[in-house]
Amino acid sequence: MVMQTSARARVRDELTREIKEAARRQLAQQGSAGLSLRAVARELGMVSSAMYRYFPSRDDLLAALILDAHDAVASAAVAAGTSVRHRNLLGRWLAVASATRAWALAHPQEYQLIFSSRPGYHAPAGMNGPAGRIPLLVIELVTDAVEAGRGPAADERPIPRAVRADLKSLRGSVAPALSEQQLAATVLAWTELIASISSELFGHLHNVISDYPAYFDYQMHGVGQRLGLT
Amino acid sequence: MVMQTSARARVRDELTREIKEAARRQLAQQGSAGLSLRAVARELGMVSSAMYRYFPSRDDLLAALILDAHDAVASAAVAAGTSVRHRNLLGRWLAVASATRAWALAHPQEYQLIFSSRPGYHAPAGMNGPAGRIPLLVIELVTDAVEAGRGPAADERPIPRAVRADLKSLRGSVAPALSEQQLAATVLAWTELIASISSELFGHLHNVISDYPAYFDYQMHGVGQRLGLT
DNA sequence: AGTGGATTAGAGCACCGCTCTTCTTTCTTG
DNA sequence: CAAGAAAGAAGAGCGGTGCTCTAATCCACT
Repeated sequence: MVMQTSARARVRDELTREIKEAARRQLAQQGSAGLSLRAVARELGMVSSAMYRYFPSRDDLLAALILDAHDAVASAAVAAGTSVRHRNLLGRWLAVASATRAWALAHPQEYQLIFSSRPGYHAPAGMNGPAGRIPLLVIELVTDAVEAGRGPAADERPIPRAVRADLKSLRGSVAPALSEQQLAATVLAWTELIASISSELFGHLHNVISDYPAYFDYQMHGVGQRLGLT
Repeated sequence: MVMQTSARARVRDELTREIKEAARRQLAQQGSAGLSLRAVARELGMVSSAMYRYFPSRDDLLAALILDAHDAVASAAVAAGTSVRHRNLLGRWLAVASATRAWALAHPQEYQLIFSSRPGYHAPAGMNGPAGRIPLLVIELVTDAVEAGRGPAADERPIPRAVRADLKSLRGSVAPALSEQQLAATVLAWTELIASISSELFGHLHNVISDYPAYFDYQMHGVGQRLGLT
């Protein structure tokens, strides 16, 4: 009971890792519909029924991959953000945005799983947890901007009461230094980041935009400017 | 050869319609992964191999459903837009946006198929064709605004050359009355509409926003304002 | 009336997720 | 240290899938 790292446990963890790795490979090649427990088992030289000792069902495997993907994209974004001089707010934002886009282009199937999975309960949403790391990063960025005397341009448009209540509660838990207006702008920026990547990846702008990197950069500059990061 | 509506052809069309209808029902209930030719055949009292006279593969059936879905959501948006007094630009925009959202909430699986389908070649993208009807509608709206002396606020930010070239080509084919800046704002508005709906449907704002209708209305008002439709 | 093309039936192939039962390995405990 | 318990691996099997092939049937036109 005390020995957490028994030989058994270690080889189990290793095998779990290998299964996920092989599954991720299949996912990348054939899409989520083509991910097959049997094929993964075959690739690993084991029999399909043995898989169920590690993941109780195919959906659980997929859920684990989704969790890992959330973590991977967030880590990429965080790393990019910290690689830029802390005072360079716009640079940090652009780095985070570009890293997120680059990860999405490198892992399109996982991106799709993360950002367009239907009701499937296995959604680790909310600001806490892996899915919230990037939005939290953006909030941090805007907070830095506000503390440096910049921040989102004041929006004279009043926020509806219901929305204001939601933002207030969010502010209390995660962004005490921001006003509701500023928080609204921040949430919108996060949405615009995902939207820009998704519209490229899912072809919404096919035959409209051909130079996607330029378009993305243009849009993200605009978002950063509206956030007052300049 | 001359008789286009032979009895054979009529019953064939009717059956094709019934197949799509049953498939759409299954799609709505079980998601695109759960759509099964055999189940559709069972529901229609035919044998599975007979399906292949109507759709050469499951993917082709899905592609047909996608096409129909594009048409359905666009028709809903157009209908909503024309139900508002023509001069009421903001009202028309809000009607189009709300109708699109309402359709998405009523047909989440089809929405997901349309707006987050991965590379699957069966993407009828581009401004012409069913996928372009809503963006075209928005362009029309902004054109009306410009002709009424309103339109998107001037953006002093210069557009990168590559993006400008893309927009110029788009303008030539579809929006001769708009400047590149105005067209860029229009494309962005279209992206924001889809993003708002997607973020709700896919749970990106779970535990952040609780009153989605209010939030959507707030955001779309903002977009309409930036488009100069007020 | 009969012939030819479109349609349907049915069997079959390879694959899938998942379960159950049997066998083997490893860990724990007396 | 040995024996029992727990965990894992193997294999067969169930019902389901997409898709193909062959044989039977229907229907329209000459």
